[in-house]
Amino acid sequence: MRRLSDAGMRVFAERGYHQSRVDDIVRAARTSHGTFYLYFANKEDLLRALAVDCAQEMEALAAAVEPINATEQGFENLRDFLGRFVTTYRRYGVVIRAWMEDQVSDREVDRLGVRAFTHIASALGRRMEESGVPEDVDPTAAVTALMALLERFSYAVSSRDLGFDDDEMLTSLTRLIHRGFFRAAA
Amino acid sequence: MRRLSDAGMRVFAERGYHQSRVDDIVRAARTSHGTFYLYFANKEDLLRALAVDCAQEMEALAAAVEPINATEQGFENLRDFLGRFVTTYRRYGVVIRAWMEDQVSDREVDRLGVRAFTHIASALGRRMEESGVPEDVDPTAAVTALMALLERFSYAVSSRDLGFDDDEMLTSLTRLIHRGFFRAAA
Amino acid sequence: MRRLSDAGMRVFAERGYHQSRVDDIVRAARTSHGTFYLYFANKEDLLRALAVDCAQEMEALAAAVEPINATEQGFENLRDFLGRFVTTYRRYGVVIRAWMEDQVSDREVDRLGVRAFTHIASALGRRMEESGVPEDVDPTAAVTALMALLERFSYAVSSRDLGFDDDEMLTSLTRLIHRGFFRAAA
Amino acid sequence: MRRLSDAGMRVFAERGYHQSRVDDIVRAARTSHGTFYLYFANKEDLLRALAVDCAQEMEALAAAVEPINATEQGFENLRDFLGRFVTTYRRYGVVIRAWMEDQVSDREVDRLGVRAFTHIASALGRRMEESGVPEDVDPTAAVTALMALLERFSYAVSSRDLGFDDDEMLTSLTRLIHRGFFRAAA
DNA sequence: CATGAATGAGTGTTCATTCAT
DNA sequence: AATGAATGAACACTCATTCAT
Repeated sequence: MRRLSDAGMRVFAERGYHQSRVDDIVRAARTSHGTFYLYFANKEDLLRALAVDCAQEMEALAAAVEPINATEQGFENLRDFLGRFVTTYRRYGVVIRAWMEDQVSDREVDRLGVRAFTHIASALGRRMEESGVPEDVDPTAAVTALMALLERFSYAVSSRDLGFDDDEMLTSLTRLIHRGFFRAAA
Repeated sequence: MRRLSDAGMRVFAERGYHQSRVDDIVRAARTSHGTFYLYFANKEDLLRALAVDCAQEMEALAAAVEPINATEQGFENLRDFLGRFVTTYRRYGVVIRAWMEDQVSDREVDRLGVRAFTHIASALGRRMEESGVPEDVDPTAAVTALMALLERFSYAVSSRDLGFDDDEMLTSLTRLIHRGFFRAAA
Repeated sequence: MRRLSDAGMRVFAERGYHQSRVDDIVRAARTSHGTFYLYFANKEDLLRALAVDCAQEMEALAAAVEPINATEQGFENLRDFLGRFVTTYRRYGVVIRAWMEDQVSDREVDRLGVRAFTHIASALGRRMEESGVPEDVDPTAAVTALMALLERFSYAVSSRDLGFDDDEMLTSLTRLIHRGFFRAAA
Repeated sequence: MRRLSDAGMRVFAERGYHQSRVDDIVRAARTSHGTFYLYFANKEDLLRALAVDCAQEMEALAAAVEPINATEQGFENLRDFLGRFVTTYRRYGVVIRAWMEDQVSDREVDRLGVRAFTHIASALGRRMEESGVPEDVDPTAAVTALMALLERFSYAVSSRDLGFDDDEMLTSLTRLIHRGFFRAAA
């Protein structure tokens, strides 16, 4: 079962959810079709299972957001969060994209995605408020923008081989976000 | 042919590229399957045609980016650009997403997308340089982040019914970007 | 479409509904799978279509039942009816059996079968009343028995190669039924 | 093994032979797939085993048919036989139907069915001869009709919830058959 | 004796594409 | 140019059967 969901993640990541054939997954897991349907009701069910895992990690992430203020510590906290977000995204990218664009008819997958992102959005929103958001920016717009930036930037660095690993990029991203969204009041 | 590509855009937008059936498009255009294949080699070819249009508009957009500096005019120029970008995205969203995530095997579609986005990215990058980017931020990271923000925010406001029309959100977005990416040197 | 439903009837008759593969039908009709699904939503839908035809013929049969009394004419009327019933059964046997035993989840097929048989049963019931049923026999039991005899006898003569064609058997059956169910009061 | 064949009978009765999954049977018997194939070569083999039991009971029934003449005792004998037949049918209906319509490729099942029914048919045939069949009815037709009536009527009362238990129906059926098939000479 | 995870051939169904009219 | 009936390769999913434990 683990072999199958791992294979699923790999194959989904490679070809995208809809382009992935059950046969591909089964072959990647070195099992049979029968085994696949022993553990998952259907292809969508596998995505749902992955979505559950992903949502869990995302919500753990949301719960662990430390205060992000103008201090050095605040910067480090943001950096930590961003690093962990990108790492998680690297693993679960396909799932996240599957729920962002609603490629899947299953409402459950959607629900999980919305919930996970809402958790993160509100955690970040709270930190923004604490740090004092500028009054001339609509808070909804700010959170939307931040989430958009987060999600898409993660995609960009995880799909192309931008050398994200050397932390240079993470630091730059942290600076941009820290300045643009959190130190505004400073 | 125009009827077909219009229908294609509508249907793609509604269901996504891969979920769209040639039959849906043909029915939306009130034509026959035969006619479809008279004008397009296959389904992907229609997407390619739409991608050409989209790339054209995007490159026009890139060419028209006015200086974005700390002045009131710079702010207005950015605001103009963002508004036009979101509007274009609203129309061509599916196409753009089809090339961002490479949902399509056709290399041509990819090429068009990369080129269009590169044009915009470099136009913005040049404006950022002019406005004086902070030295502690990697330029590539900054451009990547800005493009990510742009693309995904546009998606967010065009898919959900965030009342983007009242310009409130556009103004907020402009402020965030102006502050975060362009006024850094100020 | 006619070719397909004819082929369907042949194949169903040969192997039974559930044992018939769409592929068998398609091959028998010398067409392709695609064509099958062009005219029928699925395998069950073909059965439903056949059931509609069958029900129609059965109800026509029911409507045409002439008085069955102790006279020579009554005997002839019964004989006519029985002959026509057996003939119809010969053509539609599979369909009828599919609805008698509810081999099919489709409620519509059931409904058609129940309705058709009810029509015949009540037509015959009415004729039995006219001819004066014996008071010591429950009318429901009589009709049930008659329908049972009709249905199963038809099956017996249509499946095995009992030489039913020489009318000998039809005459015998008519005599038995005339005597047992209709001349009781005489 | 007993648990399995009992479960088989129950499941077959509920869903019909072809619609029954080995898994259903195994679950109903609270055993495992492995155990099933320990006792039966395959699904059909279970049906064959049940058919053996059924054929045995049917032949016992055939052997015990008492004279059916115009006397009160003859009537009672017929009534007894019919009651027992219906009871047996109630238990083994699925098996019987499986062999009547040849739903099963196994020739053995067929053979058992034909033999059992032939036994009953000839026992009844002999009784009919004794009671003096009318000369204008073909004996084969008469026996065929009687068997048809028997089989299908039993099915009707065992599947639908016709209140057969109150013996009313059994009495009516007995009267019809006694009159129609056995008292003809009277 | 018993288990149940694993198998894979087989089946229903979809849909992009073709081509005779 | 336009049509739409026909095609068949491709795919998701099922289930009888096996076999290592």
